[in-house]
Amino acid sequence: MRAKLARPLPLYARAKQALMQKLGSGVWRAGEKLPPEPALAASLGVSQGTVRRALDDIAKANLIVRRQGRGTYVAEHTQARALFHFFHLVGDDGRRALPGSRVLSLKAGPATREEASRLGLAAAARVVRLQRLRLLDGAAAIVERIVVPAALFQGLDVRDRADLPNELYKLYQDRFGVSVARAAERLKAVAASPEDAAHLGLRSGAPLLEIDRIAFALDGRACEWRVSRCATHRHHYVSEVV
Amino acid sequence: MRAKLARPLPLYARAKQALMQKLGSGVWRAGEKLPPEPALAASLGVSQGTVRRALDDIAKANLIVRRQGRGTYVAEHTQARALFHFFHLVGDDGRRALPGSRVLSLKAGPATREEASRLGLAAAARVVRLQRLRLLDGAAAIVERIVVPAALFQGLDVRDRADLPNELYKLYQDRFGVSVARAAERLKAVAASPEDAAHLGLRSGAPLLEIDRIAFALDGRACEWRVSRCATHRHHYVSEVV
DNA sequence: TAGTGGTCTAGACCACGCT
DNA sequence: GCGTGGTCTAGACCACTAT
Repeated sequence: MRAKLARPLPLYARAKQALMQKLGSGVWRAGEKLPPEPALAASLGVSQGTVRRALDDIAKANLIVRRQGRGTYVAEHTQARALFHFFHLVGDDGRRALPGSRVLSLKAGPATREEASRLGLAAAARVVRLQRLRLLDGAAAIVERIVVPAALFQGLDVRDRADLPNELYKLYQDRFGVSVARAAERLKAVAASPEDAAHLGLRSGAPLLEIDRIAFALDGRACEWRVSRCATHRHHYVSEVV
Repeated sequence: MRAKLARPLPLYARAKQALMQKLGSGVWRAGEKLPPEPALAASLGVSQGTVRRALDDIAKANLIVRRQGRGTYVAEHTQARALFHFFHLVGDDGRRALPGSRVLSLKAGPATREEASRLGLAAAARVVRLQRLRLLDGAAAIVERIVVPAALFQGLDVRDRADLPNELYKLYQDRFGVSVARAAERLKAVAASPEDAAHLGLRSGAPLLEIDRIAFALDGRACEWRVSRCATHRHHYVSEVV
């Protein structure tokens, strides 16, 4: 019996891959303008309609922004994007507010087995670990534990703690050239540990929403593991189902 | 100063609305084949490319299924759809399993103020309430409280409890002509009430993941309010972030 | 072989933003 | 006015399904 032949990807899919490759390799940087559609079409050897389909795909993933009359731009990790795409906690009254941050600890070390596994690293790889306390409406609400590969973020561990911005993804993009493209989250309800409880002003054992997130860069590699334990008395996590 | 003129919707958006209207009004029923693209284009007075764009939009929302060589079909609430689109709890080992169900109570009554508000009903409207216990891998794992407008589901409250299928959305679609098109979920961590704890075999106060869902029918009206309290020792809720 | 959706092209015209 | 992306059309060809 003959094996089924793998059909080649359609042109628009290959055009998309080529454009994604350029985005990931830094040919076009965050905020920069891409060439107009006819130029892209010519350089890729396809029609404008085909390159348009590829661009529409990429725009749907929020990696580029298209504006009629102006052009196509590489998406930036702005506050608005963080708020609406990467931060899903909303006040029970419907208000959204980006939390403030207070760094608790920041240092590098060898990856544990679990960290290496979750980030897709070699066993001996080094990682940088960050712990933060985050405030919603002025009150401590989230304890956050963040682990990133040291190789991608050279020098992150020696930054002054007060120097770390609230929105890390903008820092990753601007200072280290790592653009977070998407993330996968797993949620559980857990009991607050004594340390969680102390940070959040709750009793030990109080229910917390644990958000376990792996963030992926443009090239598809995992670039951050983040576990956030959230007090959800006055806030909730929103999710759309289709 | 002159008011800004509202621009008309593009043709493909109006075509989409017309097609959605036909889907919602039951002109085409679940599982049935739609007319071929050229026929739809002619009946809507647009080109095939335009009707195609509308159909692609609708297919992306999982309301129709397009199959090359066969045609376009109205989506059904199959087990696979329930599992991958409307049930986000996954075993920590990655396995997905649809939970079994045991009905605890089923009866009709006037809506509370909160129920009327969440479902968009008049204050005096009647609702049907259902409580279920759901099993994951054979163990009680979810306590579920469901409220639906009685007007949409005539006679649901007099069904035999054992007659209620595990997958309610298929029942809604097949017996009542109500197709759930999308849903909005809010998640919180809560402490198990004594009743929750008794049903789930946990201690009172144990952390539970509360999923509060409003489901919307094809016409956009709320058709179900469901609150699920889940034990997440061996399972987690998955969410994709872009 | 006929019918269907999927891909790809070429080109016209429109709406928007800038200068 | 010019350059840009957005809409819409017409038509060619391909791939899959059923008969």
